[in-house]
Amino acid sequence: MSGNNPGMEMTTLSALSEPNRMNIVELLRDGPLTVGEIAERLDLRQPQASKHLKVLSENRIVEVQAEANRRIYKLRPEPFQALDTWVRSFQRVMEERFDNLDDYLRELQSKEKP
Amino acid sequence: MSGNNPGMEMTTLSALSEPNRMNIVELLRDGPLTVGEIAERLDLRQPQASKHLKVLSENRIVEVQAEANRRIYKLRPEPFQALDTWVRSFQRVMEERFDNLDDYLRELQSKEKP
DNA sequence: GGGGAATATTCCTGTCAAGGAATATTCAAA
DNA sequence: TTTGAATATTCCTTGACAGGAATATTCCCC
Repeated sequence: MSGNNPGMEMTTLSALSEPNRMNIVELLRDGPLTVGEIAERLDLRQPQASKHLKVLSENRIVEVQAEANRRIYKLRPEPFQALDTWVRSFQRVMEERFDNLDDYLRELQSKEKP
Repeated sequence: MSGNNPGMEMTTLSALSEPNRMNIVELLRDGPLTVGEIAERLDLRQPQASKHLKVLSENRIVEVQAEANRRIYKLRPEPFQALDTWVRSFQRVMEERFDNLDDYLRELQSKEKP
């Protein structure tokens, strides 16, 4: 495929598309938190919080640091950098430079009668 | 929630997280295409292509222009701009400025014995 | 108006992922 | 070593969603 950015994992978007996980990410942007704090602030049951954090971990969106009983989760920068790179590769689209349909329509016409 | 960017729809990520739809987006970055062309290039059956395009339309990621029999699909810039804005709001995270866990750990300690 | 091309829609089925509840694990402290 | 707190894991059920096949719709052209 044409625009496959290195580092931009397809599953990153999938992981982020779940509302609770997105909320976790939004919450963690202000700094690391434990599972209990995340569950409490987002009104999640602890097992669901752990499960969502597991998905985020597997996608390397967060990382864990064990501290005795607790696990402290924090965001990893790489997926965001990769996503940023990917989105920026659509700059031409975002600037709406290529939306002259007319050329394309003319091309269609020419194929009409071969 | 804290970082709710205006314009960044939660369902945008969900729509993009489906591999075939992501492929469609990658394909359309080089310019508008008809349903038939999309289906052919991505080796999809026409109905599936139409269905995926419908999802992308509903999420305003693409827009349609009817031309006689055919429907020409093209990317819309807004979702990408919104996504760009959202990702950039994680710049602090991407720069890894705030990952001093030590402060947080000390704070945890102080709560230990109230 | 009939036929064929391009596209959309419907119905069905299987798969997968999220939530609930219960349980297992790990650790510190007494 | 037992207790309790914090977290992870398992099992089950249910709902959403993607693909397949068939059909409906819309349009142009003869």
